[in-house]
Amino acid sequence: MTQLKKKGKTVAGTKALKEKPDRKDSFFETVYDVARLIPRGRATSYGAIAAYIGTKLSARMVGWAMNAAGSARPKVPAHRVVNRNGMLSGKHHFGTPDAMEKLLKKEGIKVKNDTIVDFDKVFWDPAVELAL
DNA sequence: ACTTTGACTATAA
DNA sequence: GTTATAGCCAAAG
Repeated sequence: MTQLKKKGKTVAGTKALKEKPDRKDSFFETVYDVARLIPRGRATSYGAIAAYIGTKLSARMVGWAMNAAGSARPKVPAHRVVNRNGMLSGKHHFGTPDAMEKLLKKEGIKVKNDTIVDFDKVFWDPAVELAL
């Protein structure tokens, strides 16, 4: 750290390169991180994640982030994230509407009528499980 | 820079 | 039980 590696090269005004525009500084990465922490066979709500990251006043942002999750790497288990009612609100955002439901069932989560059965049992709260 | 939207949630009727 | 409305914050158009 002796010097600034920030385009500190010569040439006055050679800012042509703007490095990579997308970095994990985004609030999305935080959401992805929590989403990946969801254990198999469990599910959580947007509000729970939002509360964990501190934006509990905006569970919507979690959904927004998930929207980009489709492009996130590694893949984010968005299928384990549902709304407060346990309803698969985002199933339509998967490649196919059945993908989310199928994944949940495969993990042992019962899904009926696009809603997780015994959601309170499979509910996984990062603020509690992670007990930060 | 402003407007619209969006995979939510809570409260009210 | 559902439907309507408001609050919320951040990103995309």
